Amino acid sequence: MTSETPAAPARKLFLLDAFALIYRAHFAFSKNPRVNSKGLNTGAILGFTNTLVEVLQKEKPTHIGVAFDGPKKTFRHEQYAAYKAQRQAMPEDIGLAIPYIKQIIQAFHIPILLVEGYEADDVIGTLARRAEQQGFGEVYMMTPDKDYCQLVTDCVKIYRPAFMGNAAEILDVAHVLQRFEVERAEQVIDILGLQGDASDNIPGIPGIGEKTAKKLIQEYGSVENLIANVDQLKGKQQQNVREFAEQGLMSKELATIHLDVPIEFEADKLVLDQPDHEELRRLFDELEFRQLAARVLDGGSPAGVTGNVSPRAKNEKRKTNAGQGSLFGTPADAAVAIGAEEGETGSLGAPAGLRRTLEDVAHQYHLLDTPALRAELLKFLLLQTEVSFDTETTGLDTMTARLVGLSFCWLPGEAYYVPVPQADDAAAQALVDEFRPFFDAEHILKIGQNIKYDLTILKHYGVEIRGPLFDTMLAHYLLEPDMRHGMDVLAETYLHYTPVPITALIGPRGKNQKTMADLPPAQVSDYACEDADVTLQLKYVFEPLLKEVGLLDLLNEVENPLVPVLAAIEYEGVQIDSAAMGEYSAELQGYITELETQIYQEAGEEFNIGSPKQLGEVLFDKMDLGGKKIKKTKTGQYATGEEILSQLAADAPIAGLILEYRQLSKLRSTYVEALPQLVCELDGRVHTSFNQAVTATGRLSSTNPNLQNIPIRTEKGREIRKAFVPRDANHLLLAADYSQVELRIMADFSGDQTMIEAFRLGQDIHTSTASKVFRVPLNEVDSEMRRKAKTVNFGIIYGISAFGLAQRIGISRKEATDIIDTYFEEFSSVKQFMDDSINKARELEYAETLLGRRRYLRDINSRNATLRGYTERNAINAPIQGTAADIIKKAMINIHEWLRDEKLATRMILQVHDELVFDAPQEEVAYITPKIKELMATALLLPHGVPLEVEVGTGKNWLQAH
DNA sequence: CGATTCACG
DNA sequence: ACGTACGTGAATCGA
Repeated sequence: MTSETPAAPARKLFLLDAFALIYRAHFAFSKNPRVNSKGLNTGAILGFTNTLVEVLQKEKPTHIGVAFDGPKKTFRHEQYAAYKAQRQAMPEDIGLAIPYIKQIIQAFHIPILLVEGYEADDVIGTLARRAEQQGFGEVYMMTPDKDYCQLVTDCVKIYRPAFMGNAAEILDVAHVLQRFEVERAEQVIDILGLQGDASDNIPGIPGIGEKTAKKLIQEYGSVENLIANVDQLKGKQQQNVREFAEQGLMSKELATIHLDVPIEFEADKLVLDQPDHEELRRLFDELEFRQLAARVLDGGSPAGVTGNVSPRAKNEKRKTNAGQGSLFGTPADAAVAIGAEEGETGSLGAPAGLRRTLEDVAHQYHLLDTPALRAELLKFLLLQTEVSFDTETTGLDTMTARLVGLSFCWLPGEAYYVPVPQADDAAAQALVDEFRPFFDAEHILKIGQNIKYDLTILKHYGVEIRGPLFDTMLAHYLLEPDMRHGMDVLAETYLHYTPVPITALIGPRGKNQKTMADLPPAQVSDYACEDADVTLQLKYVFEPLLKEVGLLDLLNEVENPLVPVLAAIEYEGVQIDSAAMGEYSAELQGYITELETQIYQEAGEEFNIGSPKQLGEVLFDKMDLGGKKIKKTKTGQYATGEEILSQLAADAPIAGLILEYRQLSKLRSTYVEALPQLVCELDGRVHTSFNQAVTATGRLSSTNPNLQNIPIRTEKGREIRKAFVPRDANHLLLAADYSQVELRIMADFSGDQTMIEAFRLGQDIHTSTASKVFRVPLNEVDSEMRRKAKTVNFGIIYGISAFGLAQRIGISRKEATDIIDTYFEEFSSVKQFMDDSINKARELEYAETLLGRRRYLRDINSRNATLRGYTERNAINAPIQGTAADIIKKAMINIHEWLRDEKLATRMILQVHDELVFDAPQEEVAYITPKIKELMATALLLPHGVPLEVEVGTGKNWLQAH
């Protein structure tokens, strides 16, 4: 009975401004466009639909309608030709999105409102006013557009949908009056009329901006009254208002939302209905909105948010929660604070320049500093299947850093920090031991950003993490290999969130640098929790992206499993014979001093030989060497590189001396002097860092020190390898090299039968190439021919040019051209392969390896010939170099696991692109040698079956092992 | 901090 | 007509 009286059910009407919401959603995704597998940009559709779903779920309206701008020009255009004139044409992506959006709205059984000749705001304004008159107590105009402020009344309010970290916002009369500093909402029109609106091309009055408009309207109440009292104004302002009075009035008129649109308000038609589930599912399938479908249609919570918690875990959590009302297990829907899962509130809207931070995002970060709380946390951790964690330490050097605390996160927006109770290593050890069940748990996926660091820290406390890993840094490396992968920029780009910079805690680099240990745990907690939280959310963003482009397997089967292998290699370190280095340093210094004297003598003066500038002046100005062959660098200095000096050396002895001086100085400063300084005090070994996310091709790189460029090509350089030794007299170094991997890969990819045959027969490939290129029988190939052929072979892999080849083997360009032509005649499939590689890259704008690793080549279609040429060479080289990297990475994983499973004492200690070095007990050498060979040769099988060969050597030092 | 040079694959 | 082989990292000089 009561339900039939109009006042009883609380009627709640939502009117959505479609275009305003669509535009906002579209531009929110413009930085990381979302594209489905058919190439449709779905950002606007997803954003809009998310907003719609959110309002349905959270606000539960009883009535709803979506307004679009009507067709044909509006009265505003007739009134003012420039209206919205400079606004750009609708982006094509939005045009394509609109039919889908309309279908989705229809599938929700929500009426679409549009009136010819009127814009959506007029329609919404008119309907809102009439709804109010018909007794609706709550009417919400859903829009991000501030023009609507003029319409706000006690019943009619603006609903600004949730916007990144900012929750949905309701603007009522009080808000509007405060924001525009006016007495009545209608005066918003006067403000807008005076200050104009650049985006709608409403001119306003020149010289009047936001501040002045507010002041003038406070004083005069309206544009009309201001004009009537223009005498009271002063100077330039008076002149402007006088001169542009008409423009001001017109602007006010343009800004006015018209409430007389010819449209009936029929409440019945706006009643919220059940959606057409089948139709929605069809649309979501086509658009590939998997998570949205799960959330809307399957009644599930967002998969990414709670999907990682097993049902049992959830029940457990709830029970415990109810029982003690504790910290753990906030209901998932309250935890969507900064989630960016498929257009979660977080990623919905983030116009450039608007960024969320810790301060304006809802989150629950907890500091757990009692044994009881830690025990409770551990209990919950063990119920999860995916947890992100982070270690806080006293520094970045893994060998010396000490643990300060651990943070964990398994629900977005909710994280826990456990500090080491006292600043001593025993306390840290005890804490790690307490959480050992978590690190040992095979069933938990451990997520981290640069997780190798955390693994290494934990190794120092005796923990070998088990179970699968997911590194967000590596995930992004696969998505965008040539970008940076730091957590802060990833959070900015993918979550529209700005993490607290570490410098805010420990200050800028330099002396007096604090560490995490110097700060109260409460302060570290937020930072640490944020890291774990952001990392978890990045994982949720990256995983579907990787899946879309087919890179998830590469991540899960190569990059992530390689992490513990690299951690082990780095942790193990390499034994360096510092004494031998010391002796050699002195020896080199002797040569260097001698060379210096001779050089000064030749030059007739003393100067800094290490300064290319001074050297150039001495050689080319004072000594007048070089003749016309003088080259300059791009900065206008004389070029004094190896190539130049070698040419000079024929008739100027000083050039040869300088080359030798340079070589020896390099050896001494970069290796002989530097390496012993990097020996770790704790174990007397050198620990390099292998970077897994720097190269564009998929190779590793090595820093601090770089152990991938230890000399070998010259006699004096090679000597340095004698100082790389096994751990003790009972061990040997074992070096295993792939022989000509890259050439084999190219032979296989091209399917060139001539070259494949040579490899199958186990021929020396350079001799074989020489025989073809110089058209002589194999046994007549001399060493000079072989040398040239070797250069050609390398050149091919790099994307050869006649000029480059001529330069390198010291022949004329004509001769080089002939050699290349003959090469392509003999190996015609190789030529085909090179052309195909370029064409494929032109099409895709990326090149890919055997395992699908991508290198984007966005300049491949450039009109700049130089740039294009460079990119074309990359199109040839990247798949080859990258596949070689894929292969050795797989081999490393397999060997590491085999050594571990066999409980062998042999340790992998280095990787140098096509070589692995092991420190092996002498008695294991015979057993491991064939197995290592086999595991390397079969790590990946090439499509055409070209075999991989591995050469193994052992010795008392790295030089002997070759 | 960029440019130059040179060590490696 | 133009510039010229792929991928790295470290030391050094000098603005």
